[in-house]
Amino acid sequence: MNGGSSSILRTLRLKNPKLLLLESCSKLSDLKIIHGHMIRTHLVLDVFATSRLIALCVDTTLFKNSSSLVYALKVFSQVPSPNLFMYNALIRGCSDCENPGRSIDLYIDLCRLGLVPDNLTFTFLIKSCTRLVSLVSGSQSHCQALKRGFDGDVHVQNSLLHMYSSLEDVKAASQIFHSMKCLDVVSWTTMILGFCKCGDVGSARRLFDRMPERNMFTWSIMINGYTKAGRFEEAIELFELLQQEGVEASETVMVSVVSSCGHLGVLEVAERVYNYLIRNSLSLNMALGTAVVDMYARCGSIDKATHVFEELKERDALTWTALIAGFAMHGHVQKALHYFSKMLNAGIVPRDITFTAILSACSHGGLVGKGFEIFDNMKRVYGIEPRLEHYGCMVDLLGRAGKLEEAEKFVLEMPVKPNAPIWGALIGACRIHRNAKIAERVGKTLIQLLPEHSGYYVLLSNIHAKANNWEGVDIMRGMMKQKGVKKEPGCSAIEIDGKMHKFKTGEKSHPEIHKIEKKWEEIVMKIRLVGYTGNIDDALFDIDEEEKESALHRHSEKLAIAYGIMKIGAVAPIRIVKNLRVCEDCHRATKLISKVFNRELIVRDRNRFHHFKDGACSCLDFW
DNA sequence: CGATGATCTG
Repeated sequence: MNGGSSSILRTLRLKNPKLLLLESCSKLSDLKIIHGHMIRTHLVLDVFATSRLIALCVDTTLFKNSSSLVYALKVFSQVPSPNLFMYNALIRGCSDCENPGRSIDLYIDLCRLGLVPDNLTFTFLIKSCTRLVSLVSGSQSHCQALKRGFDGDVHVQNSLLHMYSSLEDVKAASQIFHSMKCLDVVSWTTMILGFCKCGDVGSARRLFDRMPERNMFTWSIMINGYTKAGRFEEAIELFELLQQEGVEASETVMVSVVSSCGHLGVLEVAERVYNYLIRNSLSLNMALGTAVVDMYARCGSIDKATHVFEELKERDALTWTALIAGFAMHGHVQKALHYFSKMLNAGIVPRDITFTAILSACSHGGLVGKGFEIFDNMKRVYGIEPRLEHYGCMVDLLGRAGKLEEAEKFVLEMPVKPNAPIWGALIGACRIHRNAKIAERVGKTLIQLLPEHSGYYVLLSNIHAKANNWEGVDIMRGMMKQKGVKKEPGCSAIEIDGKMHKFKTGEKSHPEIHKIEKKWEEIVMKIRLVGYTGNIDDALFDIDEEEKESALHRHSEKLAIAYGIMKIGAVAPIRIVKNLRVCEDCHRATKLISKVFNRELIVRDRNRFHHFKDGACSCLDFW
């Protein structure tokens, strides 16, 4: 009887078109038809046939929602004496569902029935523990595997590697890794992933270089590790190595590469990477398409971002958000609003970051009423509870519009405890509108929150100085000395022939530094003729910005601009990316440079893009 | 009899 069951199934498969579905059904109703047929023909009593049905139900490549798993459990509950294959299938199915704890119950169940688990049981069980984020169940499963003699199985060991490193015990993972007799690609890759997860990209890379063979997963995980760690240049370098080795990149790995280009703001590299995608006919799926839109926007090419967006076949909320955030960054407020309503009309449900994007657009455009309307809808219509970022946007919105008292009130009354960036937004607004009174209050709060940040001591000290409060100045200076505070160093980058040139404030180590300084002197002479004073008297409110101008301490941005004028042909725009906000003096100087040298300069700072042209800036002097 | 472990946008 048992021997004949597969032939029954095979015969039925051929004779009955419904059973053909067994291999190709994708709806729960298909499964039910098959199940019904099996009941009528008593095929359900055939353990082999029912096993196949259950295995089919838990196949996540066919069924994405959990209802088919529930159905599998139902079928299973009616089987008088289930076998190990069924248990394995269900344990695997549960490891992918929202309640992976069920796998453990099933495991206990099968042991109680006297069934003997095999290596596959443990791979699925351990995966469930990983998903459960339970080191206790994980260790227990590990013990069970040991007791049953499967601790030498590569699959089981690899599952354990993944489990321990996912549950933040890389040491345990590493111990297993080093004790393993047989390491395959998955072992190496999983260990690399483990190191990446805990931020030890260096160790990850050492393994990567040592391993005997790599596949696409390995490349993808290593490159993504660099991206996640904010080491974008290394991510791109590794992508270049991948090409040299003749490996064909996957869509997944390209998401990391593309996003690294975006973070660095390197347009030439971005173009090369985009061409690579086209040349290798990689499909712009949702993840990759979104990453490309984001990349072009961050590289200063909002038109390309829009173009790519329009050509995409599928878009989700994050795709729309990437474009809207791009418009916000570039100060294209109306476009941001236009695409926001287009998105809503298309029936796409916005996510929390969508609101961060659209609210920041409103703030760049000074649209207070519109911003508040959207902020209210966010809660009322979409049920999204505002997070600190959203409150930050609102403070920005009020602040930039000059409503400083309201902004301060808003901060004091918000239901969540304001953090440093919120107060920072408020003090930034005080800077724009020269409000020393509120700035003093906020500055004190900020010093308490961020005692190691020197900017606020300087600010308060400057305010005291202006008010002739010399005692206050002394106190601030004393506190600064005592805490030994440092500012985040300013750093600007310029891309020339696809290569990044980085300048730090007061940079001296660049091989052409003398030429660059000379060039800057020449630039200053020319812009002085049209009114540049290099005046730092009103630097009272400089907070995030770099140290004051002096013979040695040049702002990184000015060095980068000088270098750009030396190296980049007269028609091409000069593109600069910097880590801090543009300071007022640099902003003024850059506007004049754009006029005197008749050049376009595109500067991306911490918050947004500044397009300088004909003596004016796209931010309209509010940033 | 059958199947297996590792990735992914802000």
